[in-house]
Amino acid sequence: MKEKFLNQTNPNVSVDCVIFGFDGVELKVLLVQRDLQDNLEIQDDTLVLPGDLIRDNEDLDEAASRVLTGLTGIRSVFLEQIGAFGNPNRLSKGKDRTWLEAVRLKPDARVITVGYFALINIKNYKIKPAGFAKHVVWHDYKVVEELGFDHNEILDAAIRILRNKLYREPVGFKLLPRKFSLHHLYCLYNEIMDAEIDRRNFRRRMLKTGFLKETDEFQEGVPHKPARLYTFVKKEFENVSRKNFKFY
Amino acid sequence: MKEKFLNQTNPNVSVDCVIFGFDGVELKVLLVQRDLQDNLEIQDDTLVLPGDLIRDNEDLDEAASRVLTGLTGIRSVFLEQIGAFGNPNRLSKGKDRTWLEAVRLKPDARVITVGYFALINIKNYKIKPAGFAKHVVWHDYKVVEELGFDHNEILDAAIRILRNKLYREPVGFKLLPRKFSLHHLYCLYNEIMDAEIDRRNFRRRMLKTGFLKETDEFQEGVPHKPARLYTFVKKEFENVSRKNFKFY
DNA sequence: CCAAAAGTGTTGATGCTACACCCATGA
DNA sequence: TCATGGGTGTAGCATCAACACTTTTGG
Repeated sequence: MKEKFLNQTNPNVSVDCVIFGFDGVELKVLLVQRDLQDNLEIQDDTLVLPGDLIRDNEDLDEAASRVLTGLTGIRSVFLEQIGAFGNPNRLSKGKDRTWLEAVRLKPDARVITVGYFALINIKNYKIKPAGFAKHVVWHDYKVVEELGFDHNEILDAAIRILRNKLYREPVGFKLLPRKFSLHHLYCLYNEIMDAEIDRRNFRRRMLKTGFLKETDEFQEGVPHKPARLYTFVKKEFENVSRKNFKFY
Repeated sequence: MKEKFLNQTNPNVSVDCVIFGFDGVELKVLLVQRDLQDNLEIQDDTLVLPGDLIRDNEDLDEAASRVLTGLTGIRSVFLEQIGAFGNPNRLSKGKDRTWLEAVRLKPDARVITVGYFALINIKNYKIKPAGFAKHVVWHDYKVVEELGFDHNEILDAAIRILRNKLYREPVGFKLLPRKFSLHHLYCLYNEIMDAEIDRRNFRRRMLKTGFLKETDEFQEGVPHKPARLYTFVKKEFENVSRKNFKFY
């Protein structure tokens, strides 16, 4: 069952998505276990980032969107390019070659991949395993081991960019439900950065940004004083670099 | 005279380099005027970024290096990826198509390009116009008009990244001679950022970083007190993001 | 009443801005 | 001696880190 749309597919360029989620405690990455389709006699439980070759009529961003939507059903989401990865040997590990030969029309073609990273609210979306990847897992970021191809490298680049972004731009909200407590946000920062931030200073600084609007709602069913819930509101954000803004 | 090495060249992936220089007053970009080689009857004075299709055995970084070296003779230099540009219509402007048909083996192939940006010391190197580009110009960044393909977009991305880098990392030095005065560095920052920085505070902050080592040399032949020259020394630079370092 | 987390204030240290002034050199 | 830029110092303000304490809920 090789690729349909063969004439519409560019054999030399692919996209791969690092999709981050946060379950309240741990940072998660969406990984797929690639399968060998027809060749059921071969075992391959290698985990990889979701990705695909691009089609001739689509932009890179669109290709990444397509992969993401196919996997999760999500349409509009925070999705940003990481960069291109083009090591000539990036497909030459043994297991990777086996897989390529089983699945690709031109298994020997050199492929440059463009990495993307996405931030999604893990609770809102149910993963729907689609097409080429039967098994989809939210995997704890901290215990990711060896992935297929050069995907560890892509993941490393993604986390670096995520930390930087979290530090300077209001993006953490994308990983949370629409309404969230400051404690929730605080946990997220503490988990993703590996810093121990002062709880009280964090709260003050966040509120000062003007990006948070308080709602009239509170936590429910907690065995302590329920926290107020906030929403994120976009505010003018001119000259990040000029103002040297920071978020923790 | 179409491409040699046809079987070694990947028709779908190219690199393009934004090469910055600083002449003491203005920020410059290295542009090439593409020519039509055999088709001398057609006029085309469009300026483009230097670039080329990648070869099958080379990494993206290597391809960018090759372009840079071919043009300037420089080997080791600050060269960093900007990202991939893959709009399906990026090659479809009229003049661009004419050029592609004259020069490329597969003029209709879709090409994704990977942008790079380089910082070089403009004075140390003489441009040697090589092969495919007869005319090479140091062009004032501020007055760049419409370039070929999507190269304005790539240039925009590059300047954005340059400003950010300059703000947070010690890279300005790469644009200057090995020994330079603080005034020289100050002019560079003032020009590239569009800020009016306080001269005295700038000096203090720069010196405090520990990246500058004073030499025993001074400016010569200036009609005022000659300034001391400094060199850049690498120092440990751990946790930029943690320390919220800034350079002006 | 207790545990557990929400939420508010304060203080001292640091760093930065916005200045004014003197110095050395060539013409 | 003048013009030009080099080089140093400082006072006040803003910001941030490191703290302790009170409040509100469920059990």
